[in-house]
Amino acid sequence: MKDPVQFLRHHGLSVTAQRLAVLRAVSRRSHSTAEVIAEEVRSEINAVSRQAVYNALGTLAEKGLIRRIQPAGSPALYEDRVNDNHHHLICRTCGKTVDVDCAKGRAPCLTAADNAGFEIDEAEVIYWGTCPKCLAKSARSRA
Amino acid sequence: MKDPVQFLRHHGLSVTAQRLAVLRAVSRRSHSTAEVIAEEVRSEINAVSRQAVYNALGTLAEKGLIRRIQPAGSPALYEDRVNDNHHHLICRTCGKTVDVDCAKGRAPCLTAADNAGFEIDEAEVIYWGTCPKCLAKSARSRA
DNA sequence: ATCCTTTATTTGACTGAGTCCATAAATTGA
DNA sequence: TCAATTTATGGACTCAGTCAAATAAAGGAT
Repeated sequence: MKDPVQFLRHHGLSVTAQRLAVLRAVSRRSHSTAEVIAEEVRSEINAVSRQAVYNALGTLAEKGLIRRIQPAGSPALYEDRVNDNHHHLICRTCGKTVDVDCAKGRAPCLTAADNAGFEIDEAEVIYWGTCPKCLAKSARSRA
Repeated sequence: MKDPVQFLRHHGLSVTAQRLAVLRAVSRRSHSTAEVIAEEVRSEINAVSRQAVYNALGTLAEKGLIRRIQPAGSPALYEDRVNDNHHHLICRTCGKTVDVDCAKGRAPCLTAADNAGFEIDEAEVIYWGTCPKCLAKSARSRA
């Protein structure tokens, strides 16, 4: 099921140039916004509408081929690493986003101390901090 | 330092009717949006501008008197429970948000498997799921 | 290969949440 | 009490994303 064409068919979705290009764009530039992906797609196929990009990102995320993350204060980001319970580390200064594996292995992340009767299906973890580059920069400016 | 007036003074902030009312509104209705808080404030003091509400929420959050959370697909929410490393459980269906204590006690939440050279200052955890009410509703409609 | 139905894409208007900026008002501290 | 500073107001504006109607492309049956 790694072939995107198969994947789309398998989910009853038509195979379109836009969807395939969006998929490739997400793989090429992980953690980028719809806007960036749209540009990337345009450099590959001649043109896409913004709406088509949003549609593609939306349905692909829904079907589980890509993942959408929506960090505070940033437009949504998309990545193709999926189904592996990993988390993100985001720089407060420059927004740089990197993957981190789940600290606790499999999926005990899903465990909350008290679930308040909720049925929990995902634990989203975002680590906020400062990336090495921005750390260096601020050290320099403080000197 | 529990008196908000003292708190504001202590941080070199002027004590204004708007700020105090915003503070009270956040305490009264935890996990509400700027919009809801603005209405709440208006019911107390006669009028506030949207901007004043955003300003107050912003500076109060910055000084650590309130906390801002920004869940995916929702406007920012504010709460007055602060400095206790708790997390949130959000219903995907109705958006209901409840507090959960950190599963691991103190603050080991701050530990990522690999920090990639970042200096981490916060681990934000959001548990996504379905609240009891929405679970019941969907069980009924499936019957 | 062609036609027909379904599914996607385009275009352009529109919304919600939040910010910017210049002016007016309130707060502070001398 | 008065100037200096800090906030608040009002209104325009931006950004990210959605809606909806019309058009075009895919997929299936013939």
